Amino acid sequence: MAGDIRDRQGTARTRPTLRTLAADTGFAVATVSRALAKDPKIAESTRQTVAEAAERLGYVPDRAAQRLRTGRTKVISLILDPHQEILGFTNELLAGLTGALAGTGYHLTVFPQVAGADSLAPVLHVVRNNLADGLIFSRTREDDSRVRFLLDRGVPFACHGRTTLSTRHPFVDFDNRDFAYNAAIRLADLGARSLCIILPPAEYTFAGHLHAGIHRAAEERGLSVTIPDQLSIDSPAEKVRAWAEGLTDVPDGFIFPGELAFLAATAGLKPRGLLRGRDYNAVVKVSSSLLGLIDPEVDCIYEDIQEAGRLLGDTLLKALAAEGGPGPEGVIYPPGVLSVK
Amino acid sequence: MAGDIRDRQGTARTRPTLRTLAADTGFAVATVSRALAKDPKIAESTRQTVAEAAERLGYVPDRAAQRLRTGRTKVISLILDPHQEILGFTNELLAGLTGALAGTGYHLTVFPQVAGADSLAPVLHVVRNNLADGLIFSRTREDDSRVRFLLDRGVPFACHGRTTLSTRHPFVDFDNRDFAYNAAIRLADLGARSLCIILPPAEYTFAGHLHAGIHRAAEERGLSVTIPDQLSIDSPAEKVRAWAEGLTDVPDGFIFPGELAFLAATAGLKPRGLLRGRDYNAVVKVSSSLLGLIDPEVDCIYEDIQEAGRLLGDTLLKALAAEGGPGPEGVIYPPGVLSVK
DNA sequence: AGCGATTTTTGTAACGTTTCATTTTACCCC
DNA sequence: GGGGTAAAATGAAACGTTACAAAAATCGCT
Repeated sequence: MAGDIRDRQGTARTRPTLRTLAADTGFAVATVSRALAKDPKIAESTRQTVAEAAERLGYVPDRAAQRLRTGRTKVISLILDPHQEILGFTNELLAGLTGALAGTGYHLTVFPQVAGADSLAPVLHVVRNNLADGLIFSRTREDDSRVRFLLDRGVPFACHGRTTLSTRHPFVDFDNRDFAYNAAIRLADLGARSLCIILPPAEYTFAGHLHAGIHRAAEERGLSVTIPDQLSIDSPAEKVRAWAEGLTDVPDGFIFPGELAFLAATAGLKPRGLLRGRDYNAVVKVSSSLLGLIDPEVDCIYEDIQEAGRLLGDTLLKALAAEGGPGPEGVIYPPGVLSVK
Repeated sequence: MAGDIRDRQGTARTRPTLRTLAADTGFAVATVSRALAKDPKIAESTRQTVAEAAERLGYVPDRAAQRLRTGRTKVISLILDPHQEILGFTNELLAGLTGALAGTGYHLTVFPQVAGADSLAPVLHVVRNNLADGLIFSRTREDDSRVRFLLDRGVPFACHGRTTLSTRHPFVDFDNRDFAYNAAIRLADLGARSLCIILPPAEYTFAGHLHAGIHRAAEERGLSVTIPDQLSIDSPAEKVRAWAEGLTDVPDGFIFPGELAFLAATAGLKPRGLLRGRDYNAVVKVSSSLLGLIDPEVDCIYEDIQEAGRLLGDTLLKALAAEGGPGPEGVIYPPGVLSVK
């Protein structure tokens, strides 16, 4: 019913295949196939004839047949973490990714990372069932079981964030060290002496990068740094707010690697009469123009998630093209300019 | 290498196929196939033997082969609008969708709706290339060309939002009329006399629903309603803010069908010394716990996007199962309870 | 005209599955 | 024991594509 394609008159018409083109042009199926693949061993004139016929008859190759024959799925699979420390993260990432993939013939399928479950599970599923030619995932850990597994199996991938594994592999990462360093310097310039930063959970590699950045600046400028334990950017907003409410020895410089952490902390500090700009300063890593609406004065550094998506797509495509040869370099992208929309 | 196939020797292990199972169990390939499909015409004992062998050898069916043979892709394709009037919309929708699809054997692929382009284009692409068994899309219009096209072709789909077409079709929609009505009543109870609502662009069906809801309440309570033209919830935040800044005869009751509109308007009103709770009241449709952080006092009504995703998935699955028979009813879901996370 | 060397084209065999039409086996009852 | 029937299992043919080996056509040159 659904796949029944009929033309205007209502006569049942089946979609054209290579056989249709072969009949139409008089060439053999094999010739048509190779002509469409732009095989240089096929005469230029033939290629043109075939291309014209394909166009005229509205031929589109059957992915299932190609996939069965070649073993290549022409699919890239994105493992999506429902956990969102960043507002609009998924949307932006997808926009970048689909942009990078447009016109390449690769499709994007999405697999969820179930909340509490093993992060390896969806990767395992995709690989074991041969559901994609390459994978993309985020929230990379220092010693990431997914990276290990995929390297071991020789399956192409690109991850968002770095590992500390010695084997080289494709990744795309925001320069969090640079962010933290510059944020701290800016706070120091504003007169801050004691800094505070909320970090991601320690197992994520970028926790270390943020840590390194802020300490580098602290050393240079002779600042103190406190890092609340029991608290991370993944903590529920309520917990962050409670922490801010109960905070003694309030620091005069905060670094928030995310809008939500900033908002939650502010929600805790404000009722105590503590005001940004007077009692403390803050630098926030943002990935949207949201804060500009709420508090236009707040110091922001922009992480372009859409760019991350684009880079992930490009990097994975390169890895897929490498085919045994040396894969692409990892990419570290710097803070960008926030384009207000 | 990932796709290392060396079946001649028998030494290099390739992934098991039906043939492997047939050889292992002693049954014919056809029998194994039907046993795995739980065909009751196959003896119970045989089914067990085959199932055991499949389990033991780690057999997983080849999707490409199934798809080629049956014509069914076992794929659902989501047309994703990069436009995000709602924060976290994509993430929530995907969470709901993947949840509904989990365990059904259906995969989810994502196709972008390029910003300015014809909204029919991606749908056309999916259908013409037979890339999915069913489609899901949002931002449904009163007279939606996608709905028309898919109905005409008999391709299963579920859309987020209703049309005004007479033909019955599957959809999932938030009860925006109910939202607007209750929001207006609540404002009236707080003493508001003149209401103002920012609507979506007129071509979207839910613009009419919001309109109907607020006017119903206005009639009951004898309130005035103004609707800014030249302005919609899709307008850039900057434009909304400018509008709020220049607003004369400031209404005493606002209805915002989205967090961003509220924040942008507030950003325009606050500098004028106009305060919510004193000079005006507001009811906001939210789909996250964001506002609770920024302004815990603000009156919110919750639209659960994840629930929408779940319902869209379920509805489409029903439509796919209907197979010629009458498809599922449309679903209108009410405002929900915001679970703070 | 004939021979070898290219250049083009082609037949055929898969890839792994499902399904139709048959064949084989098991069972029942006189 | 045999005829008939229901149950169970099977062989073969697709689905649309690519790739291999081999055939056919074309060409240059003696």
